Amino acid sequence: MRPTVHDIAAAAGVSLATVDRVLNLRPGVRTVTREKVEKAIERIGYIRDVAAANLAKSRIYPLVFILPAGDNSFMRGLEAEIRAAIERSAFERTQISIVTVPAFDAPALQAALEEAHAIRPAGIAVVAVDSPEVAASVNRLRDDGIPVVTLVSDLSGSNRDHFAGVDNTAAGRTAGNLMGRFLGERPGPVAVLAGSMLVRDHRERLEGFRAVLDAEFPGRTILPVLEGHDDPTEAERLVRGALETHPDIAGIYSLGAGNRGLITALKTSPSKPCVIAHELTPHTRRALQDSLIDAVLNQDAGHEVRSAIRVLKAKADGLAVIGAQERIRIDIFLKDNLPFDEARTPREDL
Amino acid sequence: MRPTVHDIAAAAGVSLATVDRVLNLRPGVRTVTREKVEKAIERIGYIRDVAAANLAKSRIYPLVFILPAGDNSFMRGLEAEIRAAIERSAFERTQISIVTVPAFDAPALQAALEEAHAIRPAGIAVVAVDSPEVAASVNRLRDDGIPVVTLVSDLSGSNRDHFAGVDNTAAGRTAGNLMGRFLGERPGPVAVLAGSMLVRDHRERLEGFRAVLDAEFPGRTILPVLEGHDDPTEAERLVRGALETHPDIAGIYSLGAGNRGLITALKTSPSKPCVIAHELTPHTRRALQDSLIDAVLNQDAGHEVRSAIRVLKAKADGLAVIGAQERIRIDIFLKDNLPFDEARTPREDL
DNA sequence: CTGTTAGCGCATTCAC
DNA sequence: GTGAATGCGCTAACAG
Repeated sequence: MRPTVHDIAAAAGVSLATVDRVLNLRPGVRTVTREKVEKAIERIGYIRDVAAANLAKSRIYPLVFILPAGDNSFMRGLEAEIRAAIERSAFERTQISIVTVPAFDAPALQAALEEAHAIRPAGIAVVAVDSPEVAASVNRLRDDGIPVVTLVSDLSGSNRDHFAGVDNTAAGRTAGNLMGRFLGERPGPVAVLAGSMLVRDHRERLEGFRAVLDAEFPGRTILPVLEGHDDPTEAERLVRGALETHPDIAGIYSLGAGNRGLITALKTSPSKPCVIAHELTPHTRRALQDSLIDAVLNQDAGHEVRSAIRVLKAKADGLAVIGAQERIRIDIFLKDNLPFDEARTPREDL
Repeated sequence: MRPTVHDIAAAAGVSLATVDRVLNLRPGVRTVTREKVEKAIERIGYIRDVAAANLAKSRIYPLVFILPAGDNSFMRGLEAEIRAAIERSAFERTQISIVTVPAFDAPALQAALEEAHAIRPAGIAVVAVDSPEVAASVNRLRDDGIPVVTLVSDLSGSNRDHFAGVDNTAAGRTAGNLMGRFLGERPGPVAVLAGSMLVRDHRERLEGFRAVLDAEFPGRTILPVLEGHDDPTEAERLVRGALETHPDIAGIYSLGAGNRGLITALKTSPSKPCVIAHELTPHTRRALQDSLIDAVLNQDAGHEVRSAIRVLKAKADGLAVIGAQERIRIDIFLKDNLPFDEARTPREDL
């Protein structure tokens, strides 16, 4: 049988209450007593039963998720995953609220963070806009003992506890490597469609992509970046324009959202460039199956949400997490390894 | 506040014990009473607190993992992940034992299953050899109420509760697609190195690979399969022989283990074929970095082990699992998206 | 500063 | 058939 608080109390010759005070770092214990208890804990190899502790505390974890509003398939998918987590909240002792703010809007995000701060939740997960003011708000939260996890896009110069997202530089490099190899000897430049250079994930992807193409596929030129603000209409216009101006475009790397517009433009294009895009949505999935897109790099939104929750709960309790379990992978999808569409097929496991 | 057993008892006008009998499907309750209680449960929307239940029961989950013995990097990595899970067993209320059996040996595996059966654990995870006798043993376990999860390689004709592994046909297709594209116009046949056609995962990978190459890259011939029994020495001999017999080999797909031998053979090869292999081990990682291997398809052993444990616990309790969380991905690694080597770098999160 | 006691939500004896 | 009482391991009043 695992040792319990009673065993510690007996071994140290004190009462349960004193043991509890030591375990939970509460004041009101003489240093000698404290040391006596700590020795006993060490000696008998006590491991706290977190479940029992949570039961006794009737602990629930109020969490706030802040993410961009708007018509962005990936972000709406992320929101759906958060709602799925809300469904499970009874089992996971969480109480999750969702806040949406205008995309790429640092002041709005900051306001949302301050508002969330006032609620004093057990933790906050936020899709960051990379700005100093946002970082300042996050640091204030941390100073106040509220754990913060950045989600999808990270925040420079902040003390956020954890980043639940992919290594976007590596993602860009991977896209570059695939693009270079898929194109082979095919001549022509490569176009890049981005959302905004205001978010760190987009900047990092571009950087990685550039680095690999320059180093390993010299002679392949990259056209000036098209900034489509994750808007399908704008993306379509930009891509259409690029394909007209440069009819010899060999490849397109779409590193942001707005892929619906990209796909529309591709459908009427006389040439068939090699296309690599990010995030598996209903649109990119379809385009992959139709061979309009050659590869999709994805981050698993469900994994990111579950990971953010696990990490926030652990940080709130000062517990460790399983490092490997919280690493978000860069999923590479070709049309041959698409996962089943869970929205359209019944689950087998429930 | 969430309703508890007390609330049910009050609402139904019975005692706690009766509520418990109904909840846990125990006999000794009149049908009328039972229905009265069930109505109350329904009405007040009761959700059982599993943590509290486990506390009251002092429940632990004895689990058995059965995997192949021998000098196979992937399997030893899998074993290391199981040992990591054993480290966490105090927190997860598990008690895990590891059993190793000779590889590709159905009778030995069957004996191990029978032995595990005698222990009557809460669940069994097994790397299956695909044979009817093994399936029979598994079915007997199931009939006896012991949940079984197949790990890495699945078992045909059995009632295993769940398969914790990748879709190997899709993995083979993915390898075929990548191989076809990476080779582009480069002439020459493709060699395939397998372990054994006795395990289902290898058969399925080959099938998928063949299907895509035949359908989408006609004109690319596949040489007769080399069967290396996951043994480095044998693999090296076979690959060396193939490269001598067919100096124009353009690509090699290694769909099993024994990659150490493959890599040794590649190092002294005058030609530089495009190589796609399975499983990220220290050897394949290094070869990827050295550009001896072009892509590695991987299954995350840590994820598989954690998933198997979650599923076995859930099945033992008759609970649901989060489908998406238990889907094991086909990870595609190029040298640009290699994860940090956790064995050699300090963890940031603990 | 330290100890006693009740209770978190549930399961399980043992009476009735 | 049914109910009252006790305890799982821990926390949190409230006394002393």
